[in-house]
Amino acid sequence: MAEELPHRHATLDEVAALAGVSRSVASRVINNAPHVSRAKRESVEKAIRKLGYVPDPKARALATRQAGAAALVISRDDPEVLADPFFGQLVAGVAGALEEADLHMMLCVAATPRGRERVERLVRSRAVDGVMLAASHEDDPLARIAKEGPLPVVFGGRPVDFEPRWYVDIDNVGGARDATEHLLARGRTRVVTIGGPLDTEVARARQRGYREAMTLAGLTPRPPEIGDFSEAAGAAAMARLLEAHPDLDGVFAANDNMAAGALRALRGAGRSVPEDVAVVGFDDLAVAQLTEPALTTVHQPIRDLGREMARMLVGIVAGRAVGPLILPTHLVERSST
Amino acid sequence: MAEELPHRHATLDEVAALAGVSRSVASRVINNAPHVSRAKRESVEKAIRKLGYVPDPKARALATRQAGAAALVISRDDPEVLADPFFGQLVAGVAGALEEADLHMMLCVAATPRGRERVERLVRSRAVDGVMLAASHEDDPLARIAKEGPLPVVFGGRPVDFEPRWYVDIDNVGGARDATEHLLARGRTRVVTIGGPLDTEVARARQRGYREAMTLAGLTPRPPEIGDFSEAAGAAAMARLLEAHPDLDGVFAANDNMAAGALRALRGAGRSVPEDVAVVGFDDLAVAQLTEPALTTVHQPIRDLGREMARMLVGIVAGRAVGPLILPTHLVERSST
DNA sequence: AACGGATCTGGAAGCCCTTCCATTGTGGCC
DNA sequence: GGCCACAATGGAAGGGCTTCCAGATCCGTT
Repeated sequence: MAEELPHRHATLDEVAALAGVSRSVASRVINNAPHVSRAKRESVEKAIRKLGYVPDPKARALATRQAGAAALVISRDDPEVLADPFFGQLVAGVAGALEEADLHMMLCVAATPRGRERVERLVRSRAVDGVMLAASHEDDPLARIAKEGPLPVVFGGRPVDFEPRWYVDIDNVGGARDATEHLLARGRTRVVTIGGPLDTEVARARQRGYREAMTLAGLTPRPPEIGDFSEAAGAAAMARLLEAHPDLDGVFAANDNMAAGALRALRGAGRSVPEDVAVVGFDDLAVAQLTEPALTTVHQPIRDLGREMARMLVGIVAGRAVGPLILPTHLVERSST
Repeated sequence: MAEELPHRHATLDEVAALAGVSRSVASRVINNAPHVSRAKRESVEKAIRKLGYVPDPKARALATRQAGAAALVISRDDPEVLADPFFGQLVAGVAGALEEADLHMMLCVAATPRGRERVERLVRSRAVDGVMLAASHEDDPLARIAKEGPLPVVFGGRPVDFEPRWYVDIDNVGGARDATEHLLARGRTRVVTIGGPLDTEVARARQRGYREAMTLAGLTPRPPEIGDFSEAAGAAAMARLLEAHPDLDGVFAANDNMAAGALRALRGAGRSVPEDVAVVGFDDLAVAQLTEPALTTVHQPIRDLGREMARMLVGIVAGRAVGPLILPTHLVERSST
């Protein structure tokens, strides 16, 4: 049977008193430190159990100068950002890895100026041992905390305007190359692309991958139509592409949402997928399985991304030398190609 | 131009020294407390700016016995739970409301025994001022912290086995009634339902709503086919229903995923939606807009749920008297009815 | 039996704040 | 001009923990 949850919080002093030792010894027992005789160790452990003692992390943090927590900062202007399943998976990965290291997770949504200000205060107040920064966009004021602050900051995905010391990224170039090559391998030769906003590194990298694959195959990459990663933008971009290149037979969309929009636009234009036009997306979110036909797409290990970000941060805090990490993607073939 | 982020963290003592006042006065300035002359107040404020001082929340928490943070605990065996967009929105709502109150959010995923143990430690260690408990299932060991612990706990959704002192819930009964009545208003009379696992209060409540509506209309509620809220389970349940009630003309599914499965099963069985069979779901997640045809469903204000949970917790911590809250739903008509 | 060494032990200082309280200073009022 | 009330001030005592250090204990050696 579990202990009662005592209403009053026991302190280390009480434990020490009950065990008949000094506070120092009790502290050592708790921290598994040496220089404690077997007898006293057991006596302290007994007292701990009896009192249901749990050390106060605030006091401990104060004394050790270690917060015992890490912040995951979602930096994006849109407060809805968390509804994106991407972040759910990211958070799940981070949570798992932080649990391994027994760190707590402070989740910060820096969507408003007020939110950003709070994050900055959090960081500067040393309430956390490190920061994971996700969805950081161009000119993100929070990127400052990585450049100037003393705290380790791990980026999820590379920012567009500088190369941080620590980051974990998805191999966007490689994934986009694979996607494009897959279309080419299917015999498509007039392959176009729908790109994301070029102020994001993700969009740029996927663009680059498309161009590389085309060039390598001796084909001329066509200029992308740009969308904002939404389904509607994908449909609109597809419509423009159909206009510009009526003979197209393959489309690489920079994400699944836009690919879904493209499928809709193609259907509207009377082109059948994959017979007339093959389509590949990127992300492998749930939507990819719900489109008609189901979407061939590049799977990115989002959970792993979160996990590795957290592990990297833990490594840095522990003083281990770690460097950037790029995670591989793989193509998931469904019915759209 | 913003201040430099100083590498060494200034302390209140340093601020006081620079301002030429005692620590007490400096502290009062920071906390906007009275009994500080205008001159000293300004002098302290200047020193704060100059040093880039940010109070250490750990020390403050220790002195005030207020953690300045609240925990959002997602209690579910499945570590994938966060990938569910439901939780993304919930978290977003919580984050927004906690920001208003200037509390930090500790996000805890209690998926493993280890995770649960950590949550319990967190709570007992007084590292947070209160807890929001979401997705708590039957016999959730964490529910103990609400019953025995001294900390305020706000439930998101009612647990099945007891009535907590504080909770915020969605009006599941009302929503399900509306959904069913909508089907009846559309002239359907042989309306069946796909229910969720009966060890969840959500599933029970939606079941109840269906029965109420049927009974009120003078019809006999039919026993539900049960699924585990997944798309596949929805399809399977739909198949069983078609077998048992070949003449059915309306389906209320207890969530959108199962409704999507039902649509698939109906299509497979050659029934057209909404002509032969009308279908209503529950949740209004993204999937509802992606199905073919788009799903009529009961919208639940998940973000509001999170927001109200956080506000309730803030209220309790502030000593305000607050009670349970039930949030209204509304029907979103699309093409499946 | 005396000694060097390693192993325990507890006192005390410190981490950075808040807050109580006694003290000083100020203005108003009779 | 003296007295009272009240605002302003800083000293000091916490809050709960870690950790340094000096002193006490114990062991095996010679």
